[in-house]
Parts: sequence; structure tokens; C-alpha cells
Amino acid sequence: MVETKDPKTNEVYALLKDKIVSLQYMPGQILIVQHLSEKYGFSRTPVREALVRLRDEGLLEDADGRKFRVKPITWKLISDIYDARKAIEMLAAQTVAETVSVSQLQEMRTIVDEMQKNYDNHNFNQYFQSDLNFHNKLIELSGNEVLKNWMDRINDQQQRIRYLTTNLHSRIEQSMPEHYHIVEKLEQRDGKGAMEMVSQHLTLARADILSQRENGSFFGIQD
Amino acid sequence: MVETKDPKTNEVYALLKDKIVSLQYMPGQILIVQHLSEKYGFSRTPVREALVRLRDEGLLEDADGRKFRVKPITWKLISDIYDARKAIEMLAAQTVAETVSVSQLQEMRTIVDEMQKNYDNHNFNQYFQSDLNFHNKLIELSGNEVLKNWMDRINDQQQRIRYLTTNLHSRIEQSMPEHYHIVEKLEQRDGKGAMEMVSQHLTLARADILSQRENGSFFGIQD
DNA sequence: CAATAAAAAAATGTATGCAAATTTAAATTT
DNA sequence: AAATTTAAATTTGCATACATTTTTTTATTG
Repeated sequence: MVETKDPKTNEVYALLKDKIVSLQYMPGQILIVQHLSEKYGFSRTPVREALVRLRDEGLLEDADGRKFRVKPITWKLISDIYDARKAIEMLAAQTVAETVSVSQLQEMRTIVDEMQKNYDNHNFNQYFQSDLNFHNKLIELSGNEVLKNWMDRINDQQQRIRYLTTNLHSRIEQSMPEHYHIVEKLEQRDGKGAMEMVSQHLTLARADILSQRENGSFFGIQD
Repeated sequence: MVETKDPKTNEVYALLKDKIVSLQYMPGQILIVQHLSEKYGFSRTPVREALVRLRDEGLLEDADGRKFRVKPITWKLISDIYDARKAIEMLAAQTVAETVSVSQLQEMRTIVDEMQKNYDNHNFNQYFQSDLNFHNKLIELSGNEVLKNWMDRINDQQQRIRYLTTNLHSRIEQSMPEHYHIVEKLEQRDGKGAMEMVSQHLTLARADILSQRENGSFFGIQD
């Protein structure tokens, strides 16, 4: 399928978004339309439009004058994101438990099994990816379009956070089985239970990340 | 404070957004950049950028070819929105109950009193506005920036829904005291209770709106 | 007539020019 | 030198031109 709508804008958008979430553009950095257009060989119009989109999506913010700045990551933002995630994933888990089909349950189980495989092989980047798949699939299976959009927004920030923080393997050790517990509750069609499991999982994950605030300073995280 | 960043784009954006949420542009309608730019006297560039923003915010969607369409309102969307709202407002209520200051409680009470006044005077448009204020304030007091952004998005759709559906005064009669109950739980710093009250309130509001689906067809709502 | 093809018209996406705003550098004053 | 003013350079937002794509209209075929 060929992209026919705003092909250039979409290309710069994807390019810049990738650089931002992978921290090649660091939080706080100022992005200049003219520089970007020269650097990447697009005219200023699509670059400008891409930056506006990225700002509206929360990856950039307005700086003094007319500039765009890569949005800083603060401990407060991380905390807010985890709280918000918990709220929507709890809802999703309950909904899914009450409506999920057998083949959909199989999809979930395939993903956790993949997580387990990646964990066993110590492929922690792959593990992170399948962890993301797990949570996205949960939202997707809820069928709630609004949650889906919100989750997409959050995932971009989540990826930046992921790069900025350390991944304690000890936490993954705890975290891995938690995902199995969630799937089990879904399989039992236990809405309340699934909700509770998701709540626990994300409460722990949140506490783990925030605890890193004490263990020294992290380059790129403010407060 | 003068708007210095993208003044034209912001102006068209605000203009078009107002027309969309007030249903002067109906769900399903196709918006043509060239027409709008001639009609309102802007060049195509700011109009185009405004449309892209509105699409990213969910008030427009991509149509065949390169067109923009005012996003249809479906019963499914209404249902999704209420579910999503419930999830984030429950979280907000709990947070607020646990952290709220005396002066903030006063702010909440001022708003419900205003609601009551509007209700007593049968100013139902004003009532709707203060109802909106109530829920926005709850989110605002939670201090969660992510929830705040999400709520802003939802409110635009909510306003369109409001215009498309009937407001049963009988429901307002029930609804009014529910807001007082929420404030009371906040005043008692009862997080769990506040959450429960919000849940009940929104569950009922959701059911009320969706029940209208049976009572005949509503122009502009699909499914 | 309906269906298809061809031609004309309209609308879009992007590049670019330009005036206005902003930033940086230089000059001037304390 | 530090602070202030002035001047130069840079960058932006918007209007517009133009090539390309999409849509509408007209012509042609079965």
C-alpha cells in the first residue's frame, strides 16, 4: 500500500519521531525547522507540519519565541503516565475478561510465551518489545477505540522512559509471572480478578521505576 | 497576552473546532481546504495545518482520496467515551480525595452550588456548562497532566454528543445530587468512596444516554 | 440507455519568496 | 567590564505558484 496522503510530511514525521523516542534527540533539545529541512532534504512545509503533529502528540512542546523543544521527561511525568496507564489497563482487563473469545485468549498466551522465551534467552530488548505487545494487545482486545488512541500516545513516552531508565533484571524476574497471572484471570473470565492483577502489576512497575530516582541521578530526567 | 505562534493557524483551528463541536459542520461532512480558505479568507497553509490538528485530535478523520471528514458519532463511540471517562475520573477522584486542600474543596463546592443554582433556575445550558466545569476541575485537581490532556480531547466529542442527544430533565434531577455526593466524599478524604461515587454517577449517565438509542433514531448518530 | 473511456476541472502537497519576528552579534554607553 | 542599545543575520508563518493527483464532466462504446 502506497502512502498517498502527505507522503513527505509522513516521512519526516516518522523520521523525527523515531529520533525522539530513541533519544537521538534528547529531552530539552531545540529543533529548528530550517536546519531539519536542510539536513534531511525536505522543504520547510512538511517539516513544519511534522513538528506541529509531534507537539500535539506530546513529544515536543513550545519553547520561547517560536521554537519547538523535545519534551523533557520528569519524574512527575513518569508517575502520571503510570497512574494513567493503570486506570485504562484496569478497565481494558475487565472488559476483555468479560468479552474475550477463545482465539483471542490464544493470542494473549502466544505473547506471554514469547515474553518467557525472550526472558529465558536473556534477550531483554526483545523482552521489552513483547511486553509492549502484551499491553497493547490487552487494550486492543478491549475494543475501546478511545483507549487505543490514548495508549498509542503513551507508548511513545514510555519508550523514551525505557531508554532513560535502567532495567533491573530483578524486577523482570518478578514481572514475568505477573503477566501469566493476568492471562490466567482472563482465561477464567474473571473481570474483577484481571483488573486486580493489572493493578498490582502496574503499581509494582511504577514503584520500581520511581525508586530509581533515589539511586543516583539519571541523565535526561528532570526534577 | 498576544498570540504570536501560528496566529492564523490558531485562529482557523479555533473557528473550525467551534463549528465542528457545535454541529454547524455535521458528522460525515467533507471539508475542503480550498473552500474553507476562500470562505474564511485565510491562505490554504494555515487551514491545512488546522485540519491536520483536528484530525489528530479525533474531530476529523481521513476520507477517501485526500479528503478530511467530520468524524461520525456512533453509539459505539459514545459507549467507549463514557467507559474511558469513568476510568480516568475514578482515578482522579481517588487522587483528589487523598491530596485535596481546603481551598480546593471550596472550589469544588462553588461549582456544585453553581450547578444547583442553574438547575433551580432551569438554565439547562448553563447547567451543562457547570457540569463540564465540575468534571474538568476534578481532573485538574488530580494534578495528573496526562489525564488533563485526555480529558480535553474527550470534552470536544462530549460537546458534540450533547448536541446530538436529548437531555432528559428527569436524569438531571437524579444527576444533580450525585455531584454533591462526590464532593462530600472528597471532603471526607474518602478516596475509595469518591471513586465509587464517580463510578456510579458515570455508569448511570452512560446508561441514560445509551438508552436513547432505543427511543427512536437520532439524526447524526450512526449504527 | 448503462458502462466505460477520455478530457476537463478542481483540489492537493510541496517548494519557495517575502515580510515580520526572533536571535545573535556588534557597537555604544555607563 | 557590565549593561544597554543598535545592527545584522537567522528563522518563522503565511501566501502563492506549480506539478501531481483526484474528481467531475463529457464523450464514446456496447
